[in-house]
Amino acid sequence: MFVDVALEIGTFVYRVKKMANYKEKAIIGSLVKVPLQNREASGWIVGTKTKSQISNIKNIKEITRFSYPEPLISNKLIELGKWMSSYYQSSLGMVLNLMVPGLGKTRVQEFKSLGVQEFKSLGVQEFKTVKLSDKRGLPSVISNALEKNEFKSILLYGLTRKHIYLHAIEETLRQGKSSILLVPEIELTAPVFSFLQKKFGDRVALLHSKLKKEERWVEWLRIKQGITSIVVGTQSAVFAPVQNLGLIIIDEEQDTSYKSGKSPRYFAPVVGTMRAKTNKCVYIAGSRTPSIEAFYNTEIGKSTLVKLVFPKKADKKIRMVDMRREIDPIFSELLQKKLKTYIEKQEKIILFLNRRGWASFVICEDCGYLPNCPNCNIPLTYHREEVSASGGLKCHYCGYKERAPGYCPQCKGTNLLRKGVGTVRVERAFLKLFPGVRIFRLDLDITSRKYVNHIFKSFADGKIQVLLGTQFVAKPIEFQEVGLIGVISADTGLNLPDFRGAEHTFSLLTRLINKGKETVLQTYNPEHRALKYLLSNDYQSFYQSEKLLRKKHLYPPYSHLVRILIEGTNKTKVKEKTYKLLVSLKEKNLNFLGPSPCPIERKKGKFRFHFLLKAKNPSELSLTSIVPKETVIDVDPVELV
DNA sequence: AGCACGCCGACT
DNA sequence: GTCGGCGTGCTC
Repeated sequence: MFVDVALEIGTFVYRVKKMANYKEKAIIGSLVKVPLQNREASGWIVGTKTKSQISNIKNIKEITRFSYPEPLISNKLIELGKWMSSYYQSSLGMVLNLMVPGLGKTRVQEFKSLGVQEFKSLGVQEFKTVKLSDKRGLPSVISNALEKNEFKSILLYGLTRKHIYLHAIEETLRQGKSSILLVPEIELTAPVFSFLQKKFGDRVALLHSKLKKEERWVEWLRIKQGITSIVVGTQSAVFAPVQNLGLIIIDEEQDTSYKSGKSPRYFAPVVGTMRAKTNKCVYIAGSRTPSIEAFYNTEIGKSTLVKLVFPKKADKKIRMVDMRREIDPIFSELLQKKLKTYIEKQEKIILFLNRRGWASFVICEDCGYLPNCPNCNIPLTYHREEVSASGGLKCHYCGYKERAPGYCPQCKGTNLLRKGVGTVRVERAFLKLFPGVRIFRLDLDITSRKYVNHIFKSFADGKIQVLLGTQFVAKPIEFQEVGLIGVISADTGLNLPDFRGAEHTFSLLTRLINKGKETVLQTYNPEHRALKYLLSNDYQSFYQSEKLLRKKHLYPPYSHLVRILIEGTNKTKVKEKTYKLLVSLKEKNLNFLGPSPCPIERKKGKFRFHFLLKAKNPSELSLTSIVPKETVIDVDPVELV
């Protein structure tokens, strides 16, 4: 008998002996060891072959052994894997390795096989009988969808989504099917898990990468054997091997942590949608600030919008401060006043600085003018050493360059600012104004995850009154009783060379504002649509304005971007490679931007160049054949640095 | 991922 | 002449 075996480097044919334990066809999805040249490799049986389908029968080697006594991956997941392999331009073997935990790329260890009996001996309880409530909690679109065996994509847009998820999971369970619920952060899995456990007991499983190897494997097997039918997890739980899948929910659908940082660089909401399609089941994405792509899909009928009623929060005050009229570049008069009040009231304060260290940009302190690339509509990045003595401005998408202006082209002023403010400077300035107040600085570079949780706890307990930080403070984690939110600068996110800068800023600040009673928002760009609509709490208008720009410049959702990254220690070699690639991309007649040095031109001692392709359908690109080895191909990139 | 093959520059 | 660095291609 002959089978296709998907390895990391490609899919090959092997011979398999008739085995007592394996019936024909029942071996698909099995993990096997095979000889490959002079070594041993691990792979997945993904199909069977007849003699007539094989041309070089005498060269075919035999499978060494089966690593696990039964198939680990279902046909449906293999089907999904095949789609991912072509969409993300990655080998099927690599894709399938994602689906089973504990498959490092170096060595695949032997797996402990556990049956239902063993689980019982581990103390796993029999199911409790779950008392189900009626369907009244569910919008009819969702309850109708759950009753049919059809694919349906729903965008749940609004703030209070938790009880809808609960009811949808309940309804799915009532029909004897399984659910998967994804949250963006590992920290969020625990509260969601215990919330569901209260209702569904041992039917709930938890799946994320911080579980101990053994725990994760046991949990995975419990799911696979149908012992649990509700899975809560992060990113990779989208592949949870549930039986009879009925519902996939992805909360905070726009969150970038759903994008995998290593190959295959999949985005869980895209994969989740595809999985729901192959399983003919319901997909629900939830968000207060959906990604532009997700909302667009509701407009073109690819998915159905379910809008939740927004609770009226009359006590949420947001004040925007125009920093062009302020004397102090860090603390405006209003923010100083508010800080004083809240410090005296002994209430908690969050100071937020949307800074990410890498990009230098130029902004006019007088009028807020910010140079933009004429081709790509992203802010230009400042480079001291390039173009002219006063430095140059560069676009990191297409490579466009211009001389850095000596004065502002808009207002003729000379106060061109070349960098944002850092957290250290803010901390110092704060302590000068309010000596002795317990402030803690939390930025990306100094923090491990455990440490962050510790700090959050001190903040919750009141040991720290002021939390100053970057992205961290805006995480979708709930803080209790925060009084004042001070946004030192709302601009930096808008000034990044990233076409999604406005979208991310809108989403992040929306979340941040919701954490406190009152917000002071400082900016040099008070007219920017992301801030204007933030103030009016109007996602949909923001969406409409963003959509127009995306259309004009053919960005997603009007195209798919594919990023090709070339890096190496030798600058000239990297340039040579880049040039070669440029030639072959031109030959192929592809629509691309670049080459351009990446916004982070050197990382870990490596020189980096990139291209951006705009494509209708990434699956049709087959880039692996024209791109040299070691090159990173990132389909639907999120980070473009 | 490894390994062979083949091309080119540097050196006994 | 030969040695070796490394770009390219292949693995059933």
